Amino acid sequence: MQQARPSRSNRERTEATRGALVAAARALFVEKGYAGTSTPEIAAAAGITRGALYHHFADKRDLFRAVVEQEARAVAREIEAATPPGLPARDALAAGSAAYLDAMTARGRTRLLLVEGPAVLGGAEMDGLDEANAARTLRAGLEAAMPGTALPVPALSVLLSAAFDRAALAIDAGADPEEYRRAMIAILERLLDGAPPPQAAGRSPRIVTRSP
Amino acid sequence: MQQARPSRSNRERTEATRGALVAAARALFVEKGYAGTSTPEIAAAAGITRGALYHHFADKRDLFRAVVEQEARAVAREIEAATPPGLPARDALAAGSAAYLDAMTARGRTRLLLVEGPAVLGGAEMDGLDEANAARTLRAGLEAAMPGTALPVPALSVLLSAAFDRAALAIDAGADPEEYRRAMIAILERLLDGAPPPQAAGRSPRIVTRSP
DNA sequence: GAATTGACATACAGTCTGAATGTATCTTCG
DNA sequence: CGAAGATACATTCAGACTGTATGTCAATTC
Repeated sequence: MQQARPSRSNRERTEATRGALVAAARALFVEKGYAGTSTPEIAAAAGITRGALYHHFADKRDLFRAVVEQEARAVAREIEAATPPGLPARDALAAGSAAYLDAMTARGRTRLLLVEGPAVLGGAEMDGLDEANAARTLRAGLEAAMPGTALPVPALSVLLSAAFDRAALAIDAGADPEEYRRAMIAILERLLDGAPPPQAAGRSPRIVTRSP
Repeated sequence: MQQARPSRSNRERTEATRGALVAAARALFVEKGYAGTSTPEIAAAAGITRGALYHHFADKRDLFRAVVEQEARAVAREIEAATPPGLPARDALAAGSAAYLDAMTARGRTRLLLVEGPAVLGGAEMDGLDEANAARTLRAGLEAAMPGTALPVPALSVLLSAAFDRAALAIDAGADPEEYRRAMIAILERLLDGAPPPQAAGRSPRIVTRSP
């Protein structure tokens, strides 16, 4: 136990206050969403006043961003821990995929990163955040696993990432994790394996879009 | 032109007022988001008072739901128009895919249906709305195109749907539509074509997740 | 045509956000 | 070491917004 007023340094005070704010805000944002959470509520839960909140963060949105950033970093750390450098491309993709879905089972993470985040911070800001963390890993893995493909790997990476996100959401909502893992693996695996198929006669026509 | 007060029936009044409200709200929600749009603003844009708004809708969220429902119905209509019954499964999937991406290029549609919708109404409500419209079509197409597969088709359908959504968002954000169409087609096509690959020796190991 | 319902408009109470201002504690530097 | 300034807060305030309550007038019903 500490004394009632241990005469902390400014550095310590800031760290403690910011930490308490981010933790309290995280819990409330998860429970009631961004709009449903008020700053008086957050301050009370953190044991401080709104003044302190607005001293450390420009506004409510800025505090939310801090929560989301912390969450994104945690996910990136778990993925990196599961994919040590030097792993073969396929193995890295497999391990990274599993690690991502595991990481997203942390309470409230899907809501923060996949639902409220894009709506509050906007797609662009979330993309930047994601790019610096999880998305980069996936694209690098795909590029390594699909050398010389004619397909647009960056676009593929974005689309697969969205599918991963949706799998995480479904699992979080109570769906059978194994089912979604299998489905996700099937999509990824068949994409990697699928050489441009031969033009065999009598086969169903390829899928073609009409031009825009 | 109509007279200044054409003595409309109640039915007509309601229809006109609700229509004006939904239209004005749609434009503002698209431009400034749900939270950034106030009900005084919406009422002013619709040329009525807030009293009328709260007479026709339970609250701001209820009005938003009406906007989103209208939007989802429009997308479903476009897809249905592009996939007449009797079309072979693959062709129906191809046409439906193209129609979906085309439909989602309507101004603001991605923001309403894919960003604000899930955050404001919640995933469950949006899923219900989607299920009654676009999602149903995709799953039916997949089931018809993958008869007898061991894969969980409903889960696959959900994941592919998420990838489609992300493609629509990317295109809306200015990405090259052709690139994302090609990527999306590649994922779908290879999934449909990919028979369970043979256990050929010397091949890279299949992707396997660790159990949860 | 009297009564009732429906479609609004207006007024109001409570809450929230962000800014402005005040105060105490820590840090720096002569 | 002590003054001066910076930092970390707390308190107060103004403006805005949401949803509700109440009032009014036209349309429908009987």
